[in-house]
Amino acid sequence: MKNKIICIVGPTASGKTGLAVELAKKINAEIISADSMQIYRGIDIGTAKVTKEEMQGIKHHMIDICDVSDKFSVADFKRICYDKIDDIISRNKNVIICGGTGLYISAVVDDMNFNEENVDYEYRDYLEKLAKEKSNEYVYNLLKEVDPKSAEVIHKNNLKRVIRALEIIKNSGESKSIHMEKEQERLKNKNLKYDFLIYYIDHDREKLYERINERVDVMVKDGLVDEALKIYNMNLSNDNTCMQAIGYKEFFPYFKGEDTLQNCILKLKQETRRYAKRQETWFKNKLDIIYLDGKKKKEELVNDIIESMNNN
RNA sequence: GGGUAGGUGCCCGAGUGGCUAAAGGGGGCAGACUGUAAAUCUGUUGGCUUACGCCUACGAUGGUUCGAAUCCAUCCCUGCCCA
Repeated sequence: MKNKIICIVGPTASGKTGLAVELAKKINAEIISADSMQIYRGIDIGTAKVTKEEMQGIKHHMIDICDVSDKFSVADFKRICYDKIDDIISRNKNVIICGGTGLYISAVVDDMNFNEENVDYEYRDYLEKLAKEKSNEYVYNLLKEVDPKSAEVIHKNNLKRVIRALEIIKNSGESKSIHMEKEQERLKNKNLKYDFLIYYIDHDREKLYERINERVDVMVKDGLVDEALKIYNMNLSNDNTCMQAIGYKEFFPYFKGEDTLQNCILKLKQETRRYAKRQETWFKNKLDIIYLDGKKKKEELVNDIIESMNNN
């Protein structure tokens, strides 16, 4: 019988962290974070990273494993994550994967196939410059020539994806569309090492937005602005991952004297709400999830999960 | 009190007689997603209807006109300037 691995997912501020810890205590588990930003050291408040106290002695993995200037990607995540899972299981403990980064969850749960030859940051830079000099459409047309099938599915304005598709075909000789077809095929008869049970914490939209707004206020009280200022003063270039994190760049206009703190906080709340919506779309449409009623207390949800684990 | 610029859809804002349910932007809503994913991108956005279409809408009222957000009159409101 395969080991069951619990995944706790949901939009930001839905209560994943607390629930995971509560469950871990009950089922003797360790937690693997599936969060693209909590990977980085130095961005804590804004990423709502678990604190020592919140961990309550439960071992957490995949947190603070990179410097803010390090490059990290889904492929890295998936690889390390599987190592961690194997390790934890070998020690006869349960695994809980907890996080809000949809792609990371999918990578693990679908055992996505990444292959090293596929990346070429130089070529990426080159194409980016090309797009700037000529136009997005120009680069898109390059893709149309070498991989028309992918071009059909990728919007011409989505430069990142257009470039990625070009990168794949240049470095592996195989088009992205073919790669994806193979993946689809593989997914159909996938035989995974583990059984993943994905629990989604569901809240009414209105309620969730309320929680988000409140949490941002708490973050600010806890010193978010100082943390953001630290990042601001590092003068990192925009292609550093933490520059994308919600909760930092939103304060830059304030630091530059271009906007009030009040407005920046409003903006931060808004960006967080939008992000939550995107997460919701991913989880509901891409994953086979089991709904958890966000209105219930943690303790009740823990029981719900344990009960459903035994039925699955 | 006098002068002047204006009042447009959830918000900002373009529009000076028919091609206007009204450019553009913001916001909202929905969606896509296999190597920076808290990123990136797309669609949609007055109401009713399956649709043809109908209704409501450019401060208010009345008028000119085959036809008005656009022209005229009066009124109300806002900004600025002079007293």
